[in-house]
Amino acid sequence: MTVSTRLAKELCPDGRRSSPTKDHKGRAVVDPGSYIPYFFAAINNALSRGASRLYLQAFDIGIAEWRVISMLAIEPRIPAQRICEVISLDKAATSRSLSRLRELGYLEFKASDRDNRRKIWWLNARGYGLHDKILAVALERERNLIQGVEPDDLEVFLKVMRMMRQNVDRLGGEDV
Amino acid sequence: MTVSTRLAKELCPDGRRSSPTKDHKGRAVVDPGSYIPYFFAAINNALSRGASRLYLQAFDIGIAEWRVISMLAIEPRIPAQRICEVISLDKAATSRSLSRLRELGYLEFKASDRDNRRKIWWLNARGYGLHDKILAVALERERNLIQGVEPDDLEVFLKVMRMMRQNVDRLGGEDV
DNA sequence: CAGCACCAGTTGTGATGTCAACTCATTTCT
DNA sequence: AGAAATGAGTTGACATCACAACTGGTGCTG
Repeated sequence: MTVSTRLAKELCPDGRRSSPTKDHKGRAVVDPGSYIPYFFAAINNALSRGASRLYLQAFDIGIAEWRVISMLAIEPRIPAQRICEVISLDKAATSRSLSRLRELGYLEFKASDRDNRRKIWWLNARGYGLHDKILAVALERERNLIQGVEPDDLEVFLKVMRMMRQNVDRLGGEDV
Repeated sequence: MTVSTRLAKELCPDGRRSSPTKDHKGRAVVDPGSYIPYFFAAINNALSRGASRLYLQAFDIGIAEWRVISMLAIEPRIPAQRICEVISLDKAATSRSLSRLRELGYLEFKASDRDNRRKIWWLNARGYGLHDKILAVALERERNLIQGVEPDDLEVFLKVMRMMRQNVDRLGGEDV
């Protein structure tokens, strides 16, 4: 049993789930076994820590670069803005990743016809080669992550994740 | 409709869910509307971005400090190690957070009886005051996050999150 | 009891993610 | 057309997060 689930049972022996719970003196405290932001932090940090180490070591690129590559494989010939939009990557990070990937010889670009500020980017053959190698590793890592999860539960999980993403997108940075 | 769900429908018009999908030429690519690590990154980054800004501005402490405070409210009189264990905070971050919170006058500590390397920490009255103020904001933020999610779906979601956390803990940094 | 492995916590360094200020191009308004 | 507002992308600065080397204390073992 993990530390967090053990703690959750100590604090919520009746099995009731709610992230605010009570300590032994009746003060409201968070329950780390149910408080959603802590779960996100724990899982996401573990995922990106492992991915970062692996991709840097094996392919000499970081996570942001991988995400840009994966996006350019999905939609070739797009401007930086489109990348930011879809994979929630900051435009500063996108800009630096594109520069670095171009230096490393994985990308081609041309200036947009209609707008000289824009560039249109795509993967060259080397870029697709790298994409395919990393994709195999990334999918294996995803399979490890969902190991032991029922397919039906995973569907529900994804539905909730989509709703949460809508919520954070909607609320923007202001209030969430 | 969000960008990601729109894209997911473009790529998976039959509604089938799987994070590897195919582009128009048959190449395997990730589906950003189903690829779980991207969801984690998008949601977690939005959450911690907002929390960081809010807590720094309103209370002059960072996210790590808040997590340490919340843990000390759950279990008073614990050493740093216990904090790391439960809330998945690096021991370096824990050390710095404890120092900072002590400087700001929210904590008390004493050396452990049995082991001079350890200190035992707890919140003083000021610390509990801060805890209660932040907790109210944090729970409100969590309510915003889960807005629109069915309670049953949320149970399933948490079950899957616990399983995923076990998976990343089990696989450690090596392979995940 | 001396040496050695181990452990708790501290500090330095680098990767990631974000914001804000800036440049330069485009569009809008009058 | 000229001025102002908007937009795309670049760059610098800072907060966060993690690893690893290090310090100093503990405890095991010969």
